[in-house]
Amino acid sequence: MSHHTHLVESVRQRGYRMTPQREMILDAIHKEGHITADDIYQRVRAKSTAINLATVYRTLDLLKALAIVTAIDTGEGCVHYELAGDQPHHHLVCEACGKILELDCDVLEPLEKELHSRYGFQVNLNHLALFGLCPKCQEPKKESKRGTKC
Amino acid sequence: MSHHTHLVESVRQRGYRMTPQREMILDAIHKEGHITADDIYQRVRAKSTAINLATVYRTLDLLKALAIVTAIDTGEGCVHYELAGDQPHHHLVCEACGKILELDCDVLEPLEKELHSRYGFQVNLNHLALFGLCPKCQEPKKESKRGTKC
DNA sequence: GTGTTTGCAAATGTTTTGCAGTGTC
DNA sequence: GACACTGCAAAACATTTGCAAACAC
Repeated sequence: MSHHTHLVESVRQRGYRMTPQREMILDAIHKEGHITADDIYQRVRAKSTAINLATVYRTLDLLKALAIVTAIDTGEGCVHYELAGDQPHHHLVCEACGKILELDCDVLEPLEKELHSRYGFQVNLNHLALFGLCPKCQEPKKESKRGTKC
Repeated sequence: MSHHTHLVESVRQRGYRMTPQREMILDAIHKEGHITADDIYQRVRAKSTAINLATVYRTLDLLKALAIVTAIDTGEGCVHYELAGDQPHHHLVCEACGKILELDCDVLEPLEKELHSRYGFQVNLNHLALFGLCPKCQEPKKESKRGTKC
């Protein structure tokens, strides 16, 4: 039994059809945490050939519109997706090793308030990505090369 | 007389050649503040046909490597560039109207320290982009449609 | 004159779209 | 059985690259 039954139901209850593709896509996102469109495609494809990259993108658009998943632009040239149901949190992306750490939203609360009181700006910090160096990569070392972007 | 003479000299002094293209590109960035590659291309093209988009990208790569310009990923699908000579600062990108506000780096200092003490993460906040709603757009209104991406 | 830089055109990688066929409800 | 959804192939974008011609030094 899958652990994302409520997500499947949520899609159906809002009048959209539940297809094997959509279910596999939801499953992949659920299992992976944060994942790119192409990673979803690869993962689903390993189980079934009945999947197409265009379908992945279209499904992600739908799930975004339904607020079931959230898009995270990590600045790598491809977008990561994750379930929006999780409490809002943020990402620390290591520029050297690509590792993604998560941090809790309370860390950013003071900033949120400051931006509003000082600039009147209502910042949307949900699922933010910040860049830098993780503890392991903080010794100076050679440039990280990027082969395939994602 | 151009106001970016020192930038031109900076390129030359480091052993790179100063071409009309490079000068026009520097001029465009200097005048515009933050600008995309294609905007640079359009702007320069208005004055002279002796410019090519590939040249713009190659020049931007060079200027980045020389730390003369900085890339800002605003999450729109295209990268913005600006002079790095300005003191490091950040951007508040309005998700509704696309307007970009600037904010000073001291606003983010407490966060920087917190991320390091709590997670050991050395965050790189230079020229960060944050998203949300500017004061004017904070009344609930219709979705902002995107025609061409940039 | 030499080697850097340019233009052109074609390739790249991610994402989007048109359309005919398929399958969920 | 209707209409939402899929696959396919092609388009759309931003960006990169190979190569021969051009020009800064």
